[in-house]
Amino acid sequence: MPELPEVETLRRTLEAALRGRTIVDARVHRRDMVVAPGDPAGGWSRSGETRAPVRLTRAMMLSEGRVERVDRLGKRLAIVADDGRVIEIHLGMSGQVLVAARGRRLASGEHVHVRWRLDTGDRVVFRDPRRFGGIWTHENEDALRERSWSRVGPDALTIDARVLRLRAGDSARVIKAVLLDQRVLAGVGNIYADEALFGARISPRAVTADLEPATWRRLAGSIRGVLGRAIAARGTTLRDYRDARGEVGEGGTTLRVYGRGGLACGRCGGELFSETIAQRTTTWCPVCQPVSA
DNA sequence: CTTATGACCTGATAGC
DNA sequence: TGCTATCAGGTCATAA
Repeated sequence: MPELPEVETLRRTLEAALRGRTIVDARVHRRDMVVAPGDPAGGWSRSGETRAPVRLTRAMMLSEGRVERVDRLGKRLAIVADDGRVIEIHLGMSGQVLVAARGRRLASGEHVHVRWRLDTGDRVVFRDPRRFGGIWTHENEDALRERSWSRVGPDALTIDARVLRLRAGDSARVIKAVLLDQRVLAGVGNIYADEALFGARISPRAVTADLEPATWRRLAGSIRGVLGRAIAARGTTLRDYRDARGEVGEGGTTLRVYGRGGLACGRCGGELFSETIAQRTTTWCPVCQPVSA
């Protein structure tokens, strides 16, 4: 579910709960939601592989580790221990990381795949009904970079026009597809791609190679603005998204096109269009967002 | 190499 | 009430 603003909100609330705490125990209820170093395939590809996964140790799950900080790149989180061990988390579409204070019940115990216990008695769980998310264990931060973070583009929250244009290159794809490509830019998903294109007055159908320098500047600025405002609203909760405390985000009230197909454009009053582009439902204003601009 | 497509999952909702 | 069809915020392997 989560795009960059939701993951950043989770990062902040999770770091507040974990920093300086020692993990005393970890339990993995679904082994196939965790990828350890040396596992076959080593990613989302959990099907079609016959080799058995390696044995998960307590150390891999950060047992006895003291949490130094929680990092983020795009939609990926990393819980970093002070001895360098890392647990990387991707929420997929429906993932959540929830912290339950000692003695308090979790809002929902269903679909919990991993649980940790802290020295304070607080508990942390990773739950993900749809199981599109996952957890990757890394022996150190170099391994995190090498195996994962070097494979995605720069973080969308601070993207500048020159870098964006360089990485998107002269692609023949439509701009909507390029914004969703995490190797180009890390953190933008379907909601904020549409919102950023509306803000920059660019059609989602515009061919990437055709964009002018001034258009790239508007786009980069719009991406940063849309994501920054969404973080200020503590993320957008359409249905499932919660931060580490179980709180929803209020960003849904600020959406100008996402989910508003058939309604009036807030800028020109015309009707917002909705159609599948790049395999995702896409909403835009054909008047305010011309193909060539 | 680049680009497009189907597949992976569960749950909520709309329509009959 | 209960059934079926459709859709959902992401990413990957595979095919063209």
